[in-house]
Amino acid sequence: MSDTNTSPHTLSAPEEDEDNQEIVHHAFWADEVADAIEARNPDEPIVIKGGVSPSGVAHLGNFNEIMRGYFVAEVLRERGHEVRQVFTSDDKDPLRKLPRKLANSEGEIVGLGEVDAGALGRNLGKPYTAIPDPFGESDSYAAHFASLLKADADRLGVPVEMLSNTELYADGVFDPVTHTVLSDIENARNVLSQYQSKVDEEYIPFNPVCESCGKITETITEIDLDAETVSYVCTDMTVGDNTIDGCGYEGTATFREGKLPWRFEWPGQWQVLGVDFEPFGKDHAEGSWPSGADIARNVLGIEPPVPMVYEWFTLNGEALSSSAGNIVTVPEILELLEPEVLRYFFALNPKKARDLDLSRLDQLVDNFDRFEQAYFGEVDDDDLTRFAERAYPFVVASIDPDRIRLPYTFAAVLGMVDDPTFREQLARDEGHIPADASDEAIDRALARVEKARQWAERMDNAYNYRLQTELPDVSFESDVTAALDDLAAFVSEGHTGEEIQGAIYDTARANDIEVSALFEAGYRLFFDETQGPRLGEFLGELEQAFVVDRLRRVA
RNA sequence: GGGCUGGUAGCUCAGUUAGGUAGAGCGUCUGGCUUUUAACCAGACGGUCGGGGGUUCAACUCCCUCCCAGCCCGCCA
Repeated sequence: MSDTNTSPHTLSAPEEDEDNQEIVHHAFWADEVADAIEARNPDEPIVIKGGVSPSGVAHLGNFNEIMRGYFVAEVLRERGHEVRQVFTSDDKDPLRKLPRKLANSEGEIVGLGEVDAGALGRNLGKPYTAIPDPFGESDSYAAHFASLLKADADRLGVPVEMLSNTELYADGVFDPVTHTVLSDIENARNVLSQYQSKVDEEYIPFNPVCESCGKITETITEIDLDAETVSYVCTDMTVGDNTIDGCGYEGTATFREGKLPWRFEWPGQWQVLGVDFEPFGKDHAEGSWPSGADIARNVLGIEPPVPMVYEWFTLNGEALSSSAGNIVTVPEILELLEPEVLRYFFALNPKKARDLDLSRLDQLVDNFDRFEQAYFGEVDDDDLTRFAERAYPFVVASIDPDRIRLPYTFAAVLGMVDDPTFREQLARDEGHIPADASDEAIDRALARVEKARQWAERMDNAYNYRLQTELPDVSFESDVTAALDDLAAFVSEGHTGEEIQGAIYDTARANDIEVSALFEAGYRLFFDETQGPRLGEFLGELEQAFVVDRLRRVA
C-alpha cells in the first residue's frame, strides 16, 4: 500500500514523479487540489463534500469542511467544470454526551442550563435526528444545528447543499452499500481488521436503531440479505467512559432503520454521492482515511476521492473545544471583521496550524489588507503577489479597485466617537479617504469602524475609549486650569486639529507646567482616562463649542 | 513504543514540491513632522531557519538522528 494516492497529504511533495510528467507548482493550494481532481477525469458535475456530526455548536474549525472545499469548487468552476458542493450532516450518529454549550437559533451561545438538560440526558444514545430541538423550534436537535451551519455558510456567501444522513438512509440511498457490506461480511471484516484490532469474527458492521427505546444498538443476531433486514438485541453499549443502557428488546430492523459504522459509512457516502474531493481534519488522516480508502477500493469497489488534510485552528492559543467552551462562532467573528477577512483566513495554506488570536485581530485584518493591496500590484513582494493574484478573486465578493480600507486600529480610534460625520472627516484629514471617493465606497469603509469598535470593547484593550458626553468628575491644580482656559480660548478662535495639537505644547510651556500634565488633563476631560488618541487632531474634529465648554469645565 | 504533520525575527506569517549570500508586515528603538501622547514618514536593531551529524563547490531546502507540539495507532465520529 505504498500507492501515493493513498496518502491524504495531497499538498505534500510527491515522493516520485512516476509518469515523468511536468509537475506544475501553483501559488494557491486550491489549484494543486484541482489538478489532482482533474487528473481523475471525473464525471460532471464534480462533487465536493464535507460533513460533521451535528453534536453541538459549529465552531470555526468545523467550517474548514465547507470553506476548504469552497475554494477548490470555485477554482474548478473557473476552469469550466460544473461543481456540486455538498455537506452531509452526519445526523444519524448517536448523542453520546451532553454538550456544555449550545447555541440558540440566532447563533448566540447559551449554557446547558438554559434548556431542559434532563430531557436531553434521557436521549443519550439516540440519533441526533430523533432528539427534540432543545429550543423547541426545529424538527430535531440535528435540524437545529444543521440550520445554524447553513446560516453561517450563507453569511460567508458559500453556496452549499445540505444533506441529512438520516434522510439518505430513510430514502434507501444507502441500501446498496449496506447490502454489499453485509453480503461480503468476511471481506469487510478482513479489510477493517487491518486498521482496528477490535474487529473480530463476531463483528457485524451495522447498527440498528432499537424499535423500542430508539437507541443505536450493536448486537445483531441474524442477517436476512434478501429481505434486507437484521435481527438484533438491544444490549448495553460502552461509549467512552460510560455505559448507555440497552432495553433488552429483541426486534427486526430494515437497512433503512439503522446505520453503518463510521468506517463504512464514510466510504459509503463517497459511493452514493459520487464524491471526487473531500477535505478533512488531521484526526482522520491516520485513522479513518486509510481504512476508508481501503474499504472503498476493496469492499465497495470504487476509487476514493482526492483527499486533503487540513491542520486545526486554535483559538487564543488553546485548542478549539466545545466541551471546554473554548469556541468562537462565525456570527461572533463577523461582528468583529468583514466576511472577506474571514474568507481570507480560510484561503491560507491548510497545512499550517493557525491560531485565531482575538486580541490580535488587527494583525489578521492588516494581513488581509496587504494581501488585497498585493492583488492590485501595490506591494513589493513577489510571493505574496503571486498568491494574491490567484486567490484574491475567490476571497472577495466582487473586485473593486476603488475600495477603501481604513487601517483596523485607526478604525478603532474613530470608534471612540459615535458621530458618523466626525468619523468621516477625521478619516479624510488623515488621508485615508480620497477626495473623489463615492458615498457608497465611504459607507463601506466606515462599516469597519463598527467592527473595530466592537473589538475594542470586547477585548477592553488600548482602543477602548469613549468620548464622555457628560463632564467627568475632575479637579486640577490652578496652573493646569489656567492652561486649560488658555487652550479653550485658542480653540474658540477656530483652528485646525493640527494647530490645536501644537497649541497644547505651547500652552503648557506658557503656563509653566509639564506637557504631559496638560495632555493628561485633556484625556481626563474628554475620555475620563489618563491616555488616549492623538488629542489635537481629535479635538479638531469635535464641535467647537463642545470642546471649548469642556476645556472650561462647564459642560 | 510506532506512524503522520508541523517547528523560520518579540508577534503574525512567506520562502522548502527545482539546493545558489535570510524575507515581509506589525511591534521595539532612533529620528522627522514647530510638538514625549496610540493614526503619518524615514532609518536602525532584530535570526545558530528546533538541536546535532552527513552529502555537496554550495543546504532553511536533500539524507540520517535527536528534541518539542498536535493528531492517529482503543471506542466513536
